[in-house]
Amino acid sequence: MNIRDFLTARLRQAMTAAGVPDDCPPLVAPSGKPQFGDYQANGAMGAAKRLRTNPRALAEAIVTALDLGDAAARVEIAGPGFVNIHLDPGWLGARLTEVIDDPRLGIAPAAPAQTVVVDYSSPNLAKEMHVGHLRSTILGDALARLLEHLGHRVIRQNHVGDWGTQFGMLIAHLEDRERETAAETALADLETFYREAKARFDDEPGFADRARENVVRLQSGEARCLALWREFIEISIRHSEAIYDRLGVTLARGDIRAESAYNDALPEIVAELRTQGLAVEDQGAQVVFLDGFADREGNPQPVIVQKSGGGYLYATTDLAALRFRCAELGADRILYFIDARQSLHMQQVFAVGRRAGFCGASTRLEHHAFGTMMGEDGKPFKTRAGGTVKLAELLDEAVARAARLVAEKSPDLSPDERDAVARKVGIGAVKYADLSKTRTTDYVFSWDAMLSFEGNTAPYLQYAYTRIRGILRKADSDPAALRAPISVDAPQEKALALHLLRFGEVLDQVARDAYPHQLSTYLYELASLYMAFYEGCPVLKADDAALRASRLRLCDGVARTLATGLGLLGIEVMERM
RNA sequence: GCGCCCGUAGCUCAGCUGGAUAGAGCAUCGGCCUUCUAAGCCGAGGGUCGCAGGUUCGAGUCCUGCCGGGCGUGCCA
Repeated sequence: MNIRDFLTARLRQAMTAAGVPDDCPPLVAPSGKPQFGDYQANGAMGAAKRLRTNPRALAEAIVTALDLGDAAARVEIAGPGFVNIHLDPGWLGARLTEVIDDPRLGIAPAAPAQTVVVDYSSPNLAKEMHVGHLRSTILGDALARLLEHLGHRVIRQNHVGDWGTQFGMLIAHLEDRERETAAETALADLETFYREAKARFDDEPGFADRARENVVRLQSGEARCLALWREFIEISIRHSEAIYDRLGVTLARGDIRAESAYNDALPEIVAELRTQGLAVEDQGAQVVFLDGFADREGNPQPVIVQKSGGGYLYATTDLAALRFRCAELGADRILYFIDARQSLHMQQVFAVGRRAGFCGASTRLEHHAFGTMMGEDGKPFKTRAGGTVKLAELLDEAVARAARLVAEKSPDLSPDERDAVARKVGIGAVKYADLSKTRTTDYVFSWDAMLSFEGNTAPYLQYAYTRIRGILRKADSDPAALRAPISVDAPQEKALALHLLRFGEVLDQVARDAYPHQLSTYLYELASLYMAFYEGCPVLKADDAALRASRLRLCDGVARTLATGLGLLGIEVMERM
């Protein structure tokens, strides 16, 4: 149990004893400033208002009834009724010792464990992955790792776009190009290939017709067309797998459940919606009307599940996917990491899915939207030809810049080690730039922001880790084997202890709200506190053996928390840099 | 028109669900490497939290109305 929960429980008891109703929360929070104690409880003031009594007097009554055992050195009342709790250093050290002795750092497996489907990355296979795919991929991967770490059963779903009218065009172009060269060669640069195909589609007589015919052939399962399509898809998937591999994203081949996988289910979905009376024909299309949605003219806003020509839309595919995830995968919770522009679409899919019974009331459906990508000028990032930055190019640049820095700062490392460090630093910086920002804000793409290596960046956290590892290497004693009690007498030690003991609380928060930046903020603060400790508290040169052992264990705890936390964000650490 | 997101230091962003004197990084200026890695540390300057009301002991945070930006709003995904 974390400190906050412990204090909340005890405060709650004391408040009950003081006659405060159960629905008045104790409001326990870490107090930012030492003069206000380590934790503060702000519930007395709200409760006093409810009871129409004097807040300071009520705070007095609560504190009198409060039993914190040996946890608190002293409890003070300040201002209009703040209860400031100064924790006992010995108690704090003992709690920290328990956490550091635990291989899982005090993180108990979730009970009950849930089955959680995480939908993320989901690139369009018609094109190469660009920087716009970064957020979904990285955010989703962090949540998948985190939920798994907390003991949930996580099912990753990469809902790749491999179906639709544009593939008719691509297949026609591939068919022609294959007469000249192997598919691998023709598709070495997917972006160029797409542009060529699009140009022919727009300009070349007859080509657009061939493209449209291909779509029909594909949907009817014609062998030749299907073979070309499979060839294209396979090569495109290998492109994205190469990106995942470089990024250290945990998505595997088996996590792909493409749009085409739901193709056969689409007629059933529409039929089922019609049977239930949810889908009706309107202007030749099959649509579902929902309350609370209005179009431009203020008319009821329908969800179109089948076009007037008979074709299906992505709402239909998403409904099929929703049904599959609930019925077949047994999801208790489904997290979608998709651009905020699709918020309305997701709401509609969720609403139709609920009403149709594709998904039971006990399953939580969560669209974790993120901001749209903007250019450095603050205007929407242009997607015109040549306007996008390929993800592969960004990663190349990140690693190249990191390599130059490593060569300059750490010439003593072996070439192999330098390469490894450059890779971890470069990739880590790119991922951290994304994960350290609030998910919902618009995303400004900037080379400088992405490739910064100082301040609140991944390299700062990685550097803190290597500094600790350097000490632990020289200590020539395994900190885990030391059974020394941890003392938190120095202010830097105490600050570190308080922060380390909040780790589990932060993980729970991120698991609930899907805001990984809360974890990166926590880790940055931890690293900062460690840097201050490092400057002010000698470890190997500590005054006596007990203090040395205590600080070594503290170092070990910080190192493991940093490595675990960064690992959950998908960022690697290293022994030296 | 309606809906969603956003507006905090010159720039990029935090702000723990309403708490005490709004915090970091970058940039600028000034210090700190014969002592565990200077990708670091310490310090300084820099703010009408878009504007105006309201709710209350207390508002960057909640409510209303404006201003400004982004996105979405029936047959692409």
